[in-house]
Amino acid sequence: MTVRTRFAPSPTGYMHIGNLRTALFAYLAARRYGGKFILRIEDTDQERNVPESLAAIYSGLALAGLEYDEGPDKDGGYGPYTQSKRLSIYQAHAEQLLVTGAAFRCFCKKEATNLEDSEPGEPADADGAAEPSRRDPCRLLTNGEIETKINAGEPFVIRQRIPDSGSTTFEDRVYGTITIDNVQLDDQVLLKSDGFPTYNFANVVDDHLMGITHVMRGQEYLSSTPKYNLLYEAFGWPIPIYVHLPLIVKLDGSKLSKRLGDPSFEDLVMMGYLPEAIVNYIALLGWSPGDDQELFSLAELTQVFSIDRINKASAIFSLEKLTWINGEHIRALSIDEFHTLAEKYYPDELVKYNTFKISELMQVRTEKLTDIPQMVDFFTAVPEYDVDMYQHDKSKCTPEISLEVLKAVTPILNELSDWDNDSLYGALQLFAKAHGYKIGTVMWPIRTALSGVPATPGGATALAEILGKAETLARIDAGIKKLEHVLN
RNA sequence: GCCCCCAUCGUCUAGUGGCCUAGGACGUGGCCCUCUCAAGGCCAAAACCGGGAUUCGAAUUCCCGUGGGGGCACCA
Repeated sequence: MTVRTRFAPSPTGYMHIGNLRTALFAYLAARRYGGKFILRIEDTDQERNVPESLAAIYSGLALAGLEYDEGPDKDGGYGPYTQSKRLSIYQAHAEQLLVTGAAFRCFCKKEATNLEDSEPGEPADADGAAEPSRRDPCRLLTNGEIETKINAGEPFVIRQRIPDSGSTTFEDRVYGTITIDNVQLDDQVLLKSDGFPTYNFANVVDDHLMGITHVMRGQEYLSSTPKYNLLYEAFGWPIPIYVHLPLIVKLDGSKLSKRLGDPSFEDLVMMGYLPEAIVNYIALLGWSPGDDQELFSLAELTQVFSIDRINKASAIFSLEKLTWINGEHIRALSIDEFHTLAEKYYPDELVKYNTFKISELMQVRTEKLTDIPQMVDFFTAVPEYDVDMYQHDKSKCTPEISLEVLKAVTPILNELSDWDNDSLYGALQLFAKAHGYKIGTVMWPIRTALSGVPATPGGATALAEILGKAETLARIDAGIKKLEHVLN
């Protein structure tokens, strides 16, 4: 059996983290077991469709590196891969269920309760919300009555006829055996009055027709899966392997929501996270390799991923750990790769310096690409700072000593012929020894004068090399003036 | 309300009856390294939700609680 998995997003918005994780796991399962990964667009809700989000799906998958084998723009013989283009297929299948009695026409108006139910406010009336559809009066309509209504042009939906008694059991690869009493299931709508199928119907028809072997989706579908099983049975189709995935939630247990400010995949990329780091991180949300490895490339994941190692409990999304993984991925980059990425975050004025050398200093210190601008800010201009910054106990440094050092060091630097890190360090080390200073006592004032900030990528000599002789001496001179002004 | 699912350090997790005085990672604290800051190295604090049962022996099995999440749409 060739494994076939699918990612079936609806184009209703951005690519949120939970969706991406589902896509990732479906992709990994297909790759790991030598199968096919299919993209299917579930655009059966005409009201909620957001045209731009289709582009977001494509770009999101591309950014994450999740290449699909079949999809709307990549025919694999099971198309079309967009549900709105498969309407006649759903209609024909619904007809078939009508004939066998597994479904029936319902002429009821849309429930008035819908209006209240969808309100985010107070749950005014909790009782009876799900009643109308379950004990649907239209189940009892005679053929004659149905015909009359059809002829009268009354709109109708097609509903699934759920058995009144008994229970439905299914097997999930993650959650095990699950049984639900049929009375808990409602006569769900299969085909809407606008002729479009509901997700509940389309996913079953398409998953079967597209040969999906492993149905991978969020855990929120667990309780409606029995209804899908009943559908498969009504058609006489084999039941696919179900793989329900645990949810990704926030620290307070609620689910991730764009409206509440939780970042989408694209947002995270804009926040300075590498797509491969995000992928690495979410792979670890609800799955673990079984050993201590935590850093993975997508290619490595396709080698070690296993459905058997998927967890049941929902996982909390933590930016802290993602940030660490991001830092690790950044450090794993070649210096050229990092430089290419970092350059985009350097302010324009930085080009007067050797930005490649700056990148060399930055790589090990960058956790998020967006941190870069403020970290290199001082190169273009020393910010206003207080002379207290020259006070540094660990370096045995005070403003007074700093003034002394800066003055003494100026001629040495001035006469230095080779302006590079090693020469600078050598000369200053010599100076420190000659005057009985700790090396830090010499370096701290210089670093401070050159940057005006308490922490810099690289030390005094590294900064001096990049700044160049003229600028270095100018900044030291400015430091001297500042100190003299305050101390005298 | 009814139904389903889940439950190990703050967080992600390892753990499938004895290897557990519960392992790793992030984060936190300390130390080392060190021309600042990082990175790196070392160390530390930190968890089996509660109660029963099964067993010679339970984090691991079962039951009951409790807590959390999900579902109950002509949304997916």
